[in-house]
Amino acid sequence: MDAPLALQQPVICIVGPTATGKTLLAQNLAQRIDGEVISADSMQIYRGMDIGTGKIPLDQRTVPYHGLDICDPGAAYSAALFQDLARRCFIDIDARGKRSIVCGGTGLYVRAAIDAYEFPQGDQIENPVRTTYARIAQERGNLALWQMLKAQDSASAALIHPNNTRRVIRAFELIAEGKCYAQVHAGLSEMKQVVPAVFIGLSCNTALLNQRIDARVDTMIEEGLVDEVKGLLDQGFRAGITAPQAIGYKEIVAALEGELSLDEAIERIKIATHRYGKRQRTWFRKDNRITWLCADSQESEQLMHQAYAELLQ
RNA sequence: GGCGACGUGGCCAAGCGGUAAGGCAGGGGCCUGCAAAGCCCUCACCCCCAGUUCGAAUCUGGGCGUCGCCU
Repeated sequence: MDAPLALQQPVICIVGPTATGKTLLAQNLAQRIDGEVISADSMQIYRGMDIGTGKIPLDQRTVPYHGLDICDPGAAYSAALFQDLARRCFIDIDARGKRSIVCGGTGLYVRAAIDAYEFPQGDQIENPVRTTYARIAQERGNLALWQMLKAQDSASAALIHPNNTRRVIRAFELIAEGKCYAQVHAGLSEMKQVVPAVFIGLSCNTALLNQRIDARVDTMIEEGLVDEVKGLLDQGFRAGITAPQAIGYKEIVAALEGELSLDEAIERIKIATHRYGKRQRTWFRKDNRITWLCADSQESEQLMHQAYAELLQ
């Protein structure tokens, strides 16, 4: 899985925070250079989660898309599965003489697709180890669980904050597979790219971006986000482990259950999205392979020409 | 006009003489199979002025402002 992928043409990755116009740019670019879009978005993966994830509507898609609507919200998905999907797309699209354009805000997914991210084989998201240790954390507390890890694998424990229970549990999962979190982690200091790719990042002034996010959330509500969520609930949405955590969905569920007013829910969606954007900025900022374009003006045409110019260099 | 209450960071809010809790928002950062998740770090000199005091956000006087009630 670590072997470099030989492609005729490098993959183009369009990344950046939410609401900067990645989707439109990707499609415009794909149209112009005979490309296909691979969405690297952990939530657009799910069927039926359309409005709240900002998924491009079916009737507006002018190029082939991959990575959308491939999983039911009640089922589990993971970065490992996405890696596999993306790599297969790259090979297939390239073989047909077309261009792969990765478009997405989920930094982990983009890196899993392009870089040497080694995930153990198999689909074991809801494995028994995870369940067991999650219960221990709940019953005895974060610190107690972390101390258990420290006793078994002090090197890994040293790298993980005691409150970061997710990571602590992951370390136990690796132990169960005969691996060591610290050891895996040590091999990650530099980015090892295994897929030829160029990176375009869309950036936007924070205050402006947050304003844009707020407007976008209001639009989602107008477009029927609440009904979308109601429909999902009828289909067993709650059974999912990832999908129900999506911004815009968990808040509406809370409102439908009477825990919040709709206005409060909307406000929370806006705030959560601002914070999400901040985390995305932090994630992509440190990747110096990215060429950043200013997306303040959201003129997609203009952005595309800039991106195109960048790519020709 | 009278009476009463209040005035602490962007918001909410503790403190009631000993050198500014906490929450939210904001900012910075981490991240190798749940990632739109999870986690860490960070942010004030207390409306203004004059006093009392070794020392005041905390007490006194005045000013300004806000809110409530009354005429």
